[in-house]
Amino acid sequence: MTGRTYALSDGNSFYCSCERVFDARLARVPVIVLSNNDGCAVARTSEAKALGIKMGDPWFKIRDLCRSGGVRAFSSNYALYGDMSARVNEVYARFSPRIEVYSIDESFLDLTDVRQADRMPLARDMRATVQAWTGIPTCVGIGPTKTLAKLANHVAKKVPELEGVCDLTDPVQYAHWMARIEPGEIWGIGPANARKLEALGCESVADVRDLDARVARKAMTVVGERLVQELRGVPCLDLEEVAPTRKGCAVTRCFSDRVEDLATMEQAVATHATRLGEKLRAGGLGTDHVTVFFHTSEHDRNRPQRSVSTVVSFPEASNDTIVLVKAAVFGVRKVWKPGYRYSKAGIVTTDLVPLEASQRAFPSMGQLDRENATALMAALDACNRRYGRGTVVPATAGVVQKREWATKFEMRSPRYTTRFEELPVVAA
DNA sequence: TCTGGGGTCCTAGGACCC
DNA sequence: TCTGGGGTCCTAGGACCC
Repeated sequence: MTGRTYALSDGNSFYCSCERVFDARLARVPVIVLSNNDGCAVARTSEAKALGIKMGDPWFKIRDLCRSGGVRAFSSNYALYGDMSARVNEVYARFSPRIEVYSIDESFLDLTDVRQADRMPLARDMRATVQAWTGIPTCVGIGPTKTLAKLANHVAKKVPELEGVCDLTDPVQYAHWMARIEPGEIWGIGPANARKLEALGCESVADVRDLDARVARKAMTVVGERLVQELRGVPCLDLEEVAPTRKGCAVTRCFSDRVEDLATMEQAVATHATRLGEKLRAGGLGTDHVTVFFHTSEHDRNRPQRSVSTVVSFPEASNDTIVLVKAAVFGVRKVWKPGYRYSKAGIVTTDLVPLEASQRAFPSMGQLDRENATALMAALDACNRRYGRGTVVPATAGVVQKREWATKFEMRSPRYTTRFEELPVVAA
């Protein structure tokens, strides 16, 4: 196996940085971005972290602290972050022909063909270019495996003197940092495995690397064995330039207010089914069964609890919103029981198949009108792309009722880059 | 008392990721 | 009053088969 080199580049406090790009007043003040329903903090700038705000802190618990600390809090603006992510990746593409977009703010780059001496300059140039062209600050980690590139990225973020870049293909850097990072920071080591490694006497990443492969396997299955190899510089994980076809798809949401009546529950799940249809069609995928679920909240102490789910099957695979909405309503009615304060509902699919190649049902066995449905859905998607999501929906998804249950985004910034009516205005 | 040997498939649950 | 959403992979164990 010839040596490989990977880089992992990620945006610093990515969602917060996106907000800062469009509002210069946010430059040096603490900023956080909240999850759906303004539930909890999911992104924090270094200033916000310094105030003691933790990942996942519920908004109602930190609201006072944010007021007194001058923290600017934003609802999630996924349209903005997704668009900014695409722009950042376009810049990355100028620095490597092989890229894996790993998440909304992280990408792996193949730097195998870049000479050792040129890697750090390339990484610095890339950082500067992304900053200049998109306004997003990044950090870059380089290593002979993806796991080591991730680790290098972690070092680049934590050690200010490195100025956002770290190269673990450099033997001196490798020896230095492997002995100084705790096992819990390794990509793939969560709280449970961190405890197991501690029990095995591992105090640093170097200790994990030097674990006997069989011991690692016994403690953490094949995942652990692979991880030890990756830490030694033996690649077990390849770059995934083409995202593998997804296997499942879900649309689930907490309600902003508790739901206690059937009509509202039907409307909510039908709305989720509508969104599910869009996601499936975007990937050319279909399914012949969906799971509908809803449940109460554990936070509602002293209230009766209930959690139900039911599977609804079709004669053949589909991604037709009409079919999905009917299934959603059917499922809700089937397991509905009044007298509870429901907090969350959703529709989930597994076993997705490429619709084009999927098995048809016999005409006499309830075959769906796929041809007409495809044309109708294409028109629906085109309308909603052009005029905004939810412009055209099936009547069953309910447009008449007030959507009091709908997710709240009360502090959302404008969708600066994806909606004409929300373009930033510059006074000169 | 004793109570095969293998195989596959499916599901639930745990663990991890961002 | 108020606690996110959406994925993947792996294993154990049960059902079932010959």
